[in-house]
Amino acid sequence: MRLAFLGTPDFSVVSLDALLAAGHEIACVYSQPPAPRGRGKKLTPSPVHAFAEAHGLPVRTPASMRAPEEIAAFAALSLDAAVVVAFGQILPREVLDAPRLGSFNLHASLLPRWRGAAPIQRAIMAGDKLTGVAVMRMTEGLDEGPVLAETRLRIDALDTAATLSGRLADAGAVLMAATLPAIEAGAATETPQPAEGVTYAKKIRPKEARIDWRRPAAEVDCKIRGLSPAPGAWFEAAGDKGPVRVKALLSRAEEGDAPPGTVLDGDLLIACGEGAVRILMAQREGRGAQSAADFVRGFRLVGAVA
RNA sequence: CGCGGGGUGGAGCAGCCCGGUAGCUCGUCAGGCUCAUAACCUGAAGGUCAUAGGUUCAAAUCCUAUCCCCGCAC
Repeated sequence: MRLAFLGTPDFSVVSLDALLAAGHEIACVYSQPPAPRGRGKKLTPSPVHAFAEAHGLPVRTPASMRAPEEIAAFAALSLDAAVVVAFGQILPREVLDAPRLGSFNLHASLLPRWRGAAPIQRAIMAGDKLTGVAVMRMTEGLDEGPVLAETRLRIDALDTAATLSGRLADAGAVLMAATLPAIEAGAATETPQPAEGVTYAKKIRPKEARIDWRRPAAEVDCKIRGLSPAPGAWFEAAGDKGPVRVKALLSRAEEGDAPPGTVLDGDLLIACGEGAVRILMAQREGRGAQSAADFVRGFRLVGAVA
């Protein structure tokens, strides 16, 4: 099929790669414009942008798909369909309807649960045991379109946003690649999303990444894993030269009964409002991520943390 | 030139301010103890202290440049 691919982060790259492998013609790749990112505020192209260039695909990075000239350029591609995977922009109706068969989105949740920006993180943070990916026909509302196909995946007790995202990206790419032929053949069934069970996955803000040890262990554990590795749930510990910011990247809820923040043993077991959380992977400022064993070898956690 | 932290035997760190022949925890190897052990004891191997210059009688430590890693901000 002749397609346009719209996506931005690493999650999207997997799908684009699968579409290429499936032999589709990618008329144009759209991604968010390069922005000053990271240390040194260097202008950095998005993962999809970089991948597309590396594969010699035409790339467009408009600041807004609402611009009349962009809509016109998009329409001029005479596409069979548009595939949207975590693009990061709301698309106007003129764009959605431009391709012959319409526009289709890969979303990382079991709709209508977790519509919106951060479905993977929110699902873990909420303690969900089941999630998935869905291909839906795009409509003007936020992730409200009818679902054509879905793959369910279990969320493991030790899953983080990174590990789960990886599996969802793989499953999603397979699902999208498998669904497109059905769409082209007119054999795909579009099921409207149920009105019940709608939740929204609000974008993750760095401000919410600090750990509140007064919360129950299960909740703290889910937050740690849902925010790992970025932005990373963190807390403060006393260091030689003042408080040190420590990120918890992987954890497990355990038993424990002590004032919140109390360090219960030499292996990163911290008391919560209810129960305790054992940190299995941690990272302090200026250092890389390390296992609890390595972390403890070079940094002593005693007394209590905040 | 956004702010800041770090690169030291296989791993994780200390030492750097106040230059003077490298230390800790762990791992590895050998031996011992033990019914036994990821426990304990003894011993050993293993490091051009990121790289390149400079200062000095002497540099992991001071100065300059470069490379790489990371936190914040964005």
